[in-house]
Amino acid sequence: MSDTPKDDLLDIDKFLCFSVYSAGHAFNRVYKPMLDALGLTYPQYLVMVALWQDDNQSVRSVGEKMYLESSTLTPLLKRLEANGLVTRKRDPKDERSVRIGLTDKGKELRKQAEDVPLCVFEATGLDIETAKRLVRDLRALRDRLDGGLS
Amino acid sequence: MSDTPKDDLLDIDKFLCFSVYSAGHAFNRVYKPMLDALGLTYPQYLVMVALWQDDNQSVRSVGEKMYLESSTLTPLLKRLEANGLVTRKRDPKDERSVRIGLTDKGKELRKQAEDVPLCVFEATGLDIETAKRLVRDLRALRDRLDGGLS
DNA sequence: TGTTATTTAATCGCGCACGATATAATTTTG
DNA sequence: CAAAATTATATCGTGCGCGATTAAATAACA
Repeated sequence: MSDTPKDDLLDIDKFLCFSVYSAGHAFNRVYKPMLDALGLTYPQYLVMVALWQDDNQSVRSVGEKMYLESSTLTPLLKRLEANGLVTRKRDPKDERSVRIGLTDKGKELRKQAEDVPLCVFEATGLDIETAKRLVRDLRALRDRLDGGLS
Repeated sequence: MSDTPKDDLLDIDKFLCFSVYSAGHAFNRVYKPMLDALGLTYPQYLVMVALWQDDNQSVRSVGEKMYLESSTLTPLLKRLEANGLVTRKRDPKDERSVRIGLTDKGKELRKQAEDVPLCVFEATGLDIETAKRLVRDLRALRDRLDGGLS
């Protein structure tokens, strides 16, 4: 009944990368209706979560937390700014940095978004322990893939 | 030392969705240099794997396996066609369908790509059992998130 | 000091990824 | 058989996501 390793190398649905890839898309689909109501995309929501956690971060800091490049973040943050959720200001102490601050509207949104995580967690159908184990395993996996040298 | 559930709702790095999201990007980064040598992108590689597994599928069938829409696949498949890896032909039995066939070059590429999965697996640093468990958990998660009604 | 190197964002081009819509072929219904 | 509904693919617009490049500010150093 069980497959040989040889088979696993042929079956796309047994690729670890593919299960991560398709689970990521599935999360996107679950979040979408909830985030549409907040006027956010999925990556924008994740950036807002990072900002709710730590306001007034530099673009660099957001990028390190999200594992995203400035070429991704700059336009995304400009859209958040255009929607009145954040401000972008050069840091007077280091004019190279741009600090991202939450506006009142951006802070307000946090309250409106507070039940999103629980809704999504329920959609996963996982118990807390399994979810925590998955998070731990995936973080370890990511760090390994990213070189894990740091 | 351990966090309360309250904290987990604030810490971006404890979001299951984020660990999936960032692990997906990390896979992309690991695959990129190997796939560059083959002239493929990461999604293109996954589609090729699906085609190596089953040649001459319809776009619809590829889409179901990959969880992708035609709006994503049509341009991707046209790029594979432009690179001489696949052919796109209307199915004579049902002119609505387009069948994707591997060219000789597309079949050749399979040999050149055959050591990619093992390289990536080694980069994950996982043992086989953990990897299999992760794949199982993530597939179950994806199916749950996608509604799991089917 | 001034010159070089590094750091930080921004810009550009390309390729996903999806929703909304369009079009054409097939199936279903009346 | 013809009209209506369904199915399969394609097109368009928006928003990531990244590599390569650029520009400006700061740091390092001869």
